[in-house]
Amino acid sequence: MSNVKALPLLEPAAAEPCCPPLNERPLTADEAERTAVMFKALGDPVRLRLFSAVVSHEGGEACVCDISDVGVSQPTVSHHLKKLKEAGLLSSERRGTWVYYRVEPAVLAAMGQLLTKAAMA
Amino acid sequence: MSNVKALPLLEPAAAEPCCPPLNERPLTADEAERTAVMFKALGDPVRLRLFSAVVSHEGGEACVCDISDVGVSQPTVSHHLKKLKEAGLLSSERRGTWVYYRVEPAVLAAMGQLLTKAAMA
DNA sequence: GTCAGAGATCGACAGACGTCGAAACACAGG
DNA sequence: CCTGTGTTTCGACGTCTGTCGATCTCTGAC
Repeated sequence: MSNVKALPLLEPAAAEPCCPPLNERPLTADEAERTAVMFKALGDPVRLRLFSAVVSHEGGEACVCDISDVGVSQPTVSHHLKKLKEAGLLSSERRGTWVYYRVEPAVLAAMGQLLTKAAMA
Repeated sequence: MSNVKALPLLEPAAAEPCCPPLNERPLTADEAERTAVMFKALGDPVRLRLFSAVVSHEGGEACVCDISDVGVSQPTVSHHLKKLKEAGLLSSERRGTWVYYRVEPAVLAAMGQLLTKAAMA
């Protein structure tokens, strides 16, 4: 019945803009710590390819089986997807046999504006 | 001049179009390799603070002496600034005794649009 | 129940990374 | 010249990270 564990993996409010634009003021240590996690998640070529594969896929979501052709082993793919999920960039959902990963547009937009606004200095 | 945008500064994006928006298609291994370098540069809290300090500083540039209060030793600051420079995010110039680091707005804008456009999927 | 396939987790390993102190380098001033 | 200050480079150290094969869990089909 209640086989659902209350795992605090992803807060729905995690989509909030973590930090002010980079040009507004120097980030505090705490802000930098949080923001760096997201950038670091995209700072690996394999993760970037996986992320791009999900984002560019139909409907902004993709089955693992559709995107695991990035030149590394299956456990490594799973490991990287987990990292992207922990960074709040992706969410996952099991539908039958397959697991689908979906992009979090709000987080993506927040990261983008962090940079875009700073470029308008 | 019937341009609706008041800031045509960022429009010539031909500066460093490393890669297509993340949602256009899955990145190739080579594209991902290049792009990951930039994201990885921002994937460290200390570098993020240094970068934010430069970007938010007067005129988008700052002397090392103005931004080296981030809780690590001075050689470490220099090391991180070098990394940001190698990633193409900052450029440096020596003026007399001091060395000034300046942001590269085009690269910053390119990274931002990489994410922002992908968020509009 | 049994089986097969899709993913996740585990354990281990090499290489990359952040950090520091010491030393070298560059420049201004005396 | 020499001295002091700002910045970079060097060497070394411990930690983090990406990678793999083996194994485990979950689901659907028989």
